[in-house]
Amino acid sequence: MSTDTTRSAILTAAERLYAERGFGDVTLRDIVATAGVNLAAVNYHFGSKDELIAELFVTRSIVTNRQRLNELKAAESAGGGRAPIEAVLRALVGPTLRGCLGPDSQRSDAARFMIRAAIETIPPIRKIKNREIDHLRKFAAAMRRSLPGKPDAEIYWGLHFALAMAQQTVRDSERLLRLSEGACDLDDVDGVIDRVVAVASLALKTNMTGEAEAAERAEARKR
Amino acid sequence: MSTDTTRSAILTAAERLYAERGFGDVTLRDIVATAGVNLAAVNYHFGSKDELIAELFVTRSIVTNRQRLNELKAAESAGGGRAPIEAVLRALVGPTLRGCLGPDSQRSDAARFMIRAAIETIPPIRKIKNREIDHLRKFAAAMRRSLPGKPDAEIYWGLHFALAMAQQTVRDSERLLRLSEGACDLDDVDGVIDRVVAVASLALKTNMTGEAEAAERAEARKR
DNA sequence: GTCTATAGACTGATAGAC
DNA sequence: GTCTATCAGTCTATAGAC
Repeated sequence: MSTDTTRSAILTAAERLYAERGFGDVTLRDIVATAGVNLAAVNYHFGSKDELIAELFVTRSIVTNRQRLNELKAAESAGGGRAPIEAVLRALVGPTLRGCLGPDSQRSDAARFMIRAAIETIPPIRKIKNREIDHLRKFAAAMRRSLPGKPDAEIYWGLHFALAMAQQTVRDSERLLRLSEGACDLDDVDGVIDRVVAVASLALKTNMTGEAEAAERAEARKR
Repeated sequence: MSTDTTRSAILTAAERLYAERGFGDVTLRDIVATAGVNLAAVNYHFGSKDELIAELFVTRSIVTNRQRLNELKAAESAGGGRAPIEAVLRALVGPTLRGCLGPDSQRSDAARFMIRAAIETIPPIRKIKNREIDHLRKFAAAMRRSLPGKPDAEIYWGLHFALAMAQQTVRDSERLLRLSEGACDLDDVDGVIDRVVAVASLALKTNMTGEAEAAERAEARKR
């Protein structure tokens, strides 16, 4: 068995098992048994269990990030270098939600792996997430082009809230389904994307930093 | 050493170590060494490692949930049984954000433990979170009283997004701080609560289910 | 209730033969 | 690159002295 097939077999088996059973319940011995390779091969090819998980996560993240940037570029090109804020936010949250939500995501090991990664955040994955700030900065810049004059803090809060709604919907989809008893349809991925984009862009378009608004909020706080 | 002090010593030591180093890096032997008690005492008092973690999490959750309900009750009493939607949302997200954000939370083991629990979601904690749906139902009911005629799905999405923004701000505060390079002030807890409440109530007050709005969103999707 | 001592199984990681 | 064998660590769980 050549180098590449052993390596690939480990990656494929690991992704499937992590997707099915989560990170805590899968041992290296489970993975090598499924892959039909030797235990020491994991350390030889990846160095450690954490690095194996990191490789899986990085591979999948790159795909999502590229989709995001492609959508952003397409939207900005169509608008002559400036896209409406809705389009920028859609490029940001669309790929993640399409990848992790909807009926199809049940069948893809890659999608279920990324859902697990969103739920059971373990150290090797967290370290990688902390490195994606440069990627997000490109979206902050595009948002600034969409909303010239908007204070930076507002841009960052809007970006943060958009990601928060998207990621928490992936993380806690089960809770929302049970709470709403089916009233919220998570299989309608485009509908979910519309909602997240609508709320985030509504927040960004509304002036929430002016004195009048701050006073109103302070008033509401007292009530 | 009496029963209670041993039990308490284990809880105190466990909370501090989990807060400092996370769940994956702390063994029962670390805990009993810090607590100055015997290894077998953990099994005697808690049954298992997971039940020890569950006890810690439940204890802290009860405090937060009670604060939430107290604030909700106070707001609804002041309004004669119906509170403005802002007040309901504030009661929902305020206790969590006040507990986990701000300069003080750095010094409290309890706060740092809950932040860890929000970040490193492990099975025993996830099981408990799944049981808090009944608690959230009380807020859905209060929101329905605040916004009579609002479709249930809109209520649930609003509740979900409010929690998403609050919880993700706790989870990913470091990312937001680094991304914004200090432009977003997470030490201003009241300001953060204001923002979350403002965005969520804005989304709930705006009609996003009407035909005109759906058409507009469909249009925006094409652009 | 607390402790010592220990069982038995499992984990990730690695040295060294091939 | 692959394998065997093994290390040092972890876990739950328990028997039995005090």
